[in-house]
Amino acid sequence: MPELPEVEVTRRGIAGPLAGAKVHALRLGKPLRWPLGHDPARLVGLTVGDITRRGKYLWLPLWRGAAEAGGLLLHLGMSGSLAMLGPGTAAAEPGPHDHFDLVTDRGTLRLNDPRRFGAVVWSPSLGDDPAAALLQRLGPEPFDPELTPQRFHATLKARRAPIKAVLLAGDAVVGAGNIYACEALFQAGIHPALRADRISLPRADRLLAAVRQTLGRALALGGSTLRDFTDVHGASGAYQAEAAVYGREGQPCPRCGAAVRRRVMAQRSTYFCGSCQRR
DNA sequence: CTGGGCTCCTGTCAGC
DNA sequence: TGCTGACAGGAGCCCA
Repeated sequence: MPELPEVEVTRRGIAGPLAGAKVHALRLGKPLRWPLGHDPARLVGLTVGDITRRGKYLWLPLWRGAAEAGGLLLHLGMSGSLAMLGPGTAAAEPGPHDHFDLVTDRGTLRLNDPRRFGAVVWSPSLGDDPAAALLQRLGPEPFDPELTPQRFHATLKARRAPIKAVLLAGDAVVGAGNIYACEALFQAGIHPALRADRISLPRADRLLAAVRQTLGRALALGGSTLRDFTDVHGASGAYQAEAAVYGREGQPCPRCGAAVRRRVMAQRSTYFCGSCQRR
């Protein structure tokens, strides 16, 4: 479900309400992707710090007084979403897909994740495992000014896989999942099956700009809601209505009118215009 | 090392 | 109506 825009929308929704919140309890439902790796009781009394994002991961630092005691690394997987409940009203009973509650004096942070590909993992710090090991493999953030077209192009030059697969792998730039990878490739006029190392510097420049434009636009629209993504207040995203190709097999390409095609690449449905997007 | 395929899990929807 | 298969926003892991 959630790609970078959805995760960032989520972060912005919870960061304010949770800043300085004191942990009262932690409740776990069914197992998620990995075990928490810590005794939930040991989190009681800790204070939530400044929530940050890296790729599609969220980091909730937890402080004991003036010292960072560790934190929780969260991933929403394919079907996860976070909601803030209360604190005025008593938090509703967790439903069958509510697998994590962080109960604080400012309300309850609740993770709903039907498919349970998401994760909540304790880590002593961002620099220690398991967080460090998980974040280590991530490429640069899309809006990092140090990610220049030259650097982006150099990463692509080292990869022989199709550009669509390389975007999904996230080592040239993080944040684009299946929707935004399709959309960015369309906007850049690049065929998804083109080998990454065959992309020229000018085209890499255009692709990086397209990734940034696509992610930025989606963020401004509150993300995409295909079936069930909502922000922490339950509001849907609006980007999906602007998608040029994603989910639009058979419909006319907005640029040339040819039918949008769908093809499975890297185990994912890939939507593209066969005449606008060149190899 | 790389690329490609598999896998985790549940829900929904189209088609028969 | 009920069953079956395809498919869904991710990404770590394993193998060739």
